[in-house]
Amino acid sequence: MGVFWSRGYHATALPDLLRATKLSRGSLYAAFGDKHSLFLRALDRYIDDAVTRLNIELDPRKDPVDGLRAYLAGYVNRTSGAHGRRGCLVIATAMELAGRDADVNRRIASFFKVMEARVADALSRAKAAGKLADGVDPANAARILVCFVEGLRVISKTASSGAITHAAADALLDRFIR
Amino acid sequence: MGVFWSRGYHATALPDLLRATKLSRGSLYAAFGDKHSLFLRALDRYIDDAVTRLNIELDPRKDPVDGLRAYLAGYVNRTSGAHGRRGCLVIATAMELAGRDADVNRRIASFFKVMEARVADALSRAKAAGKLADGVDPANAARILVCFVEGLRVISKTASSGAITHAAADALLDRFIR
DNA sequence: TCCTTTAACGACCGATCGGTCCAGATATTG
DNA sequence: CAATATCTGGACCGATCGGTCGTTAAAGGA
Repeated sequence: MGVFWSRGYHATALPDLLRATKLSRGSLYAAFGDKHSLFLRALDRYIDDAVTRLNIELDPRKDPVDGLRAYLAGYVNRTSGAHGRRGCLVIATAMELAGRDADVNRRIASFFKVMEARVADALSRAKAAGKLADGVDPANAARILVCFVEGLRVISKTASSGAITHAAADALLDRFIR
Repeated sequence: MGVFWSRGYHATALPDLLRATKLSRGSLYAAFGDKHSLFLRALDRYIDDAVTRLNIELDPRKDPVDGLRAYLAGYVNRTSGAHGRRGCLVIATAMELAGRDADVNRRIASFFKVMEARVADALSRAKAAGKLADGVDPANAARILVCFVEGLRVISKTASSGAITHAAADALLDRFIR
């Protein structure tokens, strides 16, 4: 997974994968089929990790505002410094392959849908608890937050300071909560 | 430019470029050097187009709030339907190459910086005119808006409805203006 | 211990990659 | 019209791509 994450699909050659898996060509093909299947498997694992984290941060049994804070803070940390420059496998794959690969498109569309749904759910619970500012619609706000964090990952591929980003994330959430 | 835009750098092979430029291999290399140089030229043109548009929409002589509205609306339109699925050359390049190509990194970092500066400037002018909501910091809000629009381009690579996106963009700006 | 079965390995395959270069067409000039 | 300069096209190059397959080593059973 790490190799695809760091280099992207097309830029990852078989030798890279062999080095990473410590397998020989034959063994790798026996175990995973072809490069595309192996990539799909890596993508699935990356997405699983992400939704697991999402489910923890935005757990319905926890306070939704705290959850959203943790969600944003997690993204800010993950996009700072070297981690940030590594980028995000989902976004890189979306831009590189989603337009021409139905398997990939399906996975990524579903991931974004899940994330938006989780965030919207947390916002709805916050609204029910009277913690949202007046006139905030959970569905709209969810899309805004998801776009914001994904945009974060993009612009932090090329440096940019982490401090102001953290402030921006705080400022954004503060616009929504009471 | 269009070929790189649609397919990305690695996925674009020489034959694709020959078809697009209606040049032969020899002529193309005589005119542009190598594939990398040609790509840089295409990227520069794409970025020039974008900052030109930015300078029009956020022209200091025009009303800053109207400008920001136009800026957001432009991105929403450009990310809807088929246009959206084509994606954004800057983002795709950032994810694919920025980490390993200094020339590319420089260009993209500078583009994001320019965009954020233009947006921040418009927000500052809006603030000076008393049109910003209380407690809104132009620098933070600018980063939020830039991340939002770039995130938009990412998630709209995999469909997603344009209507709710438009509503989200409106809702976001409404959180900042008075 | 010897035979059978399974799994790992890397040499090898055709295709295609980005890049070079020379032959021939075209335009220009005397 | 002829000679020269310019440019175009595509055959060709080594390298590397993703993928296959025969060989060899290892493991299990009688």
